[in-house]
Amino acid sequence: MQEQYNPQDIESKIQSYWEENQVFKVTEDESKEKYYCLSMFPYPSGRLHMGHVRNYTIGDVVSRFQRLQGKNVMQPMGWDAFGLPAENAAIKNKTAPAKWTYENIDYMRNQLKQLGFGYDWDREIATCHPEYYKWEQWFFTKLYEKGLVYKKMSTVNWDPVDQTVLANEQVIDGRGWRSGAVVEQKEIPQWFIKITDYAQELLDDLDKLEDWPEQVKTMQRNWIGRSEGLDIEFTRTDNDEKFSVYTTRPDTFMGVTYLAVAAGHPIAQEAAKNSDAIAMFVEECKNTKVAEADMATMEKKGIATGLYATHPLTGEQIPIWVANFVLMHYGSGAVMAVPAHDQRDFEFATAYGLNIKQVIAPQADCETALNLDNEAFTEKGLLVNSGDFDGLDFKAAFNAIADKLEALGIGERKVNFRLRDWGVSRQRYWGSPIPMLSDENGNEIAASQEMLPVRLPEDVVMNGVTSPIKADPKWAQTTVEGVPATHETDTFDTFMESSWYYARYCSPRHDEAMLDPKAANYWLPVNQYIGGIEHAILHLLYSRFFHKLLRDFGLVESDEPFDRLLCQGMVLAETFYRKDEKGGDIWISPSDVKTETDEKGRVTKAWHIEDGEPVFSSGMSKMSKSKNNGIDPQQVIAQYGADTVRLFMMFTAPPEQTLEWSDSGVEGAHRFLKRVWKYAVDVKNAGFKALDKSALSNNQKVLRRELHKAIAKVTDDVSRRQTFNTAIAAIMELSNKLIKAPLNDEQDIAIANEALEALIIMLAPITPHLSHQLWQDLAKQGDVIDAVWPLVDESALVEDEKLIIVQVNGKLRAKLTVAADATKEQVEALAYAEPTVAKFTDGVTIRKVIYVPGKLLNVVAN
RNA sequence: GCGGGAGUGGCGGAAUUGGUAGACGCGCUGGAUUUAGGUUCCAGUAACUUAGGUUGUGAGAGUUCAAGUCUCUCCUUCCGCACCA
Repeated sequence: MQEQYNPQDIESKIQSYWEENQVFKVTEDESKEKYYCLSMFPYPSGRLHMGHVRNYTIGDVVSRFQRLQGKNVMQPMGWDAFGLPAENAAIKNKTAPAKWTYENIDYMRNQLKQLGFGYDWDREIATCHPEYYKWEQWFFTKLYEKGLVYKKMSTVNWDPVDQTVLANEQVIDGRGWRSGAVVEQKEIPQWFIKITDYAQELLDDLDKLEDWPEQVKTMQRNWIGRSEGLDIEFTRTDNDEKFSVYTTRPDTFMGVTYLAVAAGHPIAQEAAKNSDAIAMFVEECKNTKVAEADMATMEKKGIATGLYATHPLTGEQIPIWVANFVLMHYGSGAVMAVPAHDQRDFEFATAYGLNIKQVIAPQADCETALNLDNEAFTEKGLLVNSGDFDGLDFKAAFNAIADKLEALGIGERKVNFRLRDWGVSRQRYWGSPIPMLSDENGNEIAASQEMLPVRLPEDVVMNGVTSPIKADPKWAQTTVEGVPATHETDTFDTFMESSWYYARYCSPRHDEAMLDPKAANYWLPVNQYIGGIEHAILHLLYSRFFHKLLRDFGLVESDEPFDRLLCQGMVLAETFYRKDEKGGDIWISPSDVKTETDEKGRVTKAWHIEDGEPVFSSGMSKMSKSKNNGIDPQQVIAQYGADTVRLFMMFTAPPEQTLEWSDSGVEGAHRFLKRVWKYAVDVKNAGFKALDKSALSNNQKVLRRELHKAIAKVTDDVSRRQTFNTAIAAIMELSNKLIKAPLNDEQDIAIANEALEALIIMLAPITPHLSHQLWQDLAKQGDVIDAVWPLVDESALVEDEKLIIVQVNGKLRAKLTVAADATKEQVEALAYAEPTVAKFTDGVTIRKVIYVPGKLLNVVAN
């Protein structure tokens, strides 16, 4: 056994051992409880970053822990290989996206192995492989046959110079990132999947997901955005044409003072033809951003169409306006405006001098007219100025007005969802081709199974403007049953691939179907899914949707894909900067900065290592290229070993919170492992002695109680609470005590042996290399990876004495050690005998005494 | 704008069911070992203090014998918002 802990000597050797013995290969085994642990697969960007390391360390710790519980654990890994960065890199490096992607995969796979993650590499998948996307294409054609896929016009960012569609990311300050041209909004035909058909079920089933963070479920609920309201039909005064508006506040119906339509609404389009001013406004709206955050904060603008509609109940003439805050894709693209009771309508009405009519009064005061000078009254209340409906509350008014309008045939109760159908078309190259064609007459044809996969050519040249499959006219040309046809040249949104990869891992090489049902139903649902919070809505919602689709096609049996979800926090690091001559920031890597601190540890000075010139701190922020504060995992592994990195990551913060990188924190983690190693050497040198529970001294009993309390805490922290940081703290606390304990007599040594074994196993999920090596050096049976998790010896936990906290008026005055079976009276008597207590209780009246058995005594006196 | 988190020593964080605030780690201070640096080990480390205590978990109020924890108001800050993945 090595005297010193030296990770460089052991880690790669142990990794080879795992690989040679196929330690992580799993198959379906009905005799064992299965456990499927999945970490979100990475985009192969080139190198692992600390965010990956954190994500995958958590997954590996969970997997190894579950295996120590005796379960059949599957932990797969793969690559979310399609996407825009590959195209950008290809242009920059004059290579093909495929080549760049495959090289990155090879490099990053090797990095993952160096971190000791226990993946079943036989299950590896890359979404850019035709064997993978073939099944996604197949599934899409099945959805098409079932009527769940359709084509419609939809808006994209259009670069008029490069003649190309841009991702939001490629639009910088309203201009194309490459050409600098002002970006326009353009309507082009695109494919959609009807996720809205599943909106209600996606909403309802959130309640089944007990082990998902509440935060994620709330975000999904809001995203789906179910609302109950009323579709109301208005009739234009000029030509008797009808159009409808949707409202969730029919109770305010009598307060409508104008109607507002989106720029894309037929009425706006029509009005634009007759007026240059309206046409200009509609054009302007076309070029404003459609992101929700921008919509909400931009100035409310509009223009009157000069058209009117009749209010169905009052008969009033209501003006129709075009407004930039009305969304074409929500509801019917038109709203009824009630400026007295909606803040947005209010701001608009104030800006354009439109009427504001109060129809709701607060319950507490229905007499006094509201002050509506500065803001709308948006709360629900009682109706006023509403004729027959006066005095009704929200619910009664909703129903009365809905009934009335339904009876008139101009209203319909309607449930609306904010959720929109999923647009899956992307006008980019590096993605799965959409398996659709059209014949010479423009008729849609879904690719037949024989035509699949519709392959994406991999050996291409990127010019940065047009997708190679769009640039090459020959690529799209084909025949279907002897008739000429053209392939769709758009590719799928990459969320398509990531929406079902978790299921494909169950049978990754199956070539007869999308999934092998036997394997899929053995492994699914995923027991534990781990990934970043940034996926809280889209990826996780699309995956849930796909799972329900797979279920309805009979491919899986469960309703939901992921039983338990953990969203890990970001990894932050210190940032430093300097100003250049123009006043711009130059970000300086924290590894190039030295700091000096005062006697409290506060940073007083920071300077650049090379030139000694001062730099300024900008606090902690997410590791990123732009802030130049990324720490390369590779370098830290080389210096300290993978186990230290893993331990640091798991110890420094709870998994859901942000984690602040700290070099000295890493050293602390390393120091701890060195101490554990030394302790193992000492115990081994002391030899082995059998434990005799009846022969333990008081101190030995206490130490053994600490051991079993720690086992109980670590088990609970890792499995139920998933607070790995406190589990490690408990392990550290225990080892501090063990290291200080004597190794004099037989029972000292026996307890040390028992404790060391437990310590090694409890550390095994976190620091698998160290645990593997120590297990071997101590000549234990088998490999530590298949050891049995230590059991709590309940008899060791029994305490003869309890510590009682004594308070007077809620303030701590004494701590008493009493017999475990002491009565309230005995504890009280002992407490009054304490001088520190007596000082506050003598000579005053004791009003009340609260006793929490075995814990606390609070004397209330004055 | 809307929605959701989070605010505790010099720092990361702990306190699981309302019951000892600050576990564990970093940093810092002092000491030992060492030719020195580093390493390792030991002790100390919330603030104030008349050394009895007092105060203290973003601010303010409330409930309670008891509040970091529950309720209300406010402040700060981070994240998400449909073509980045």
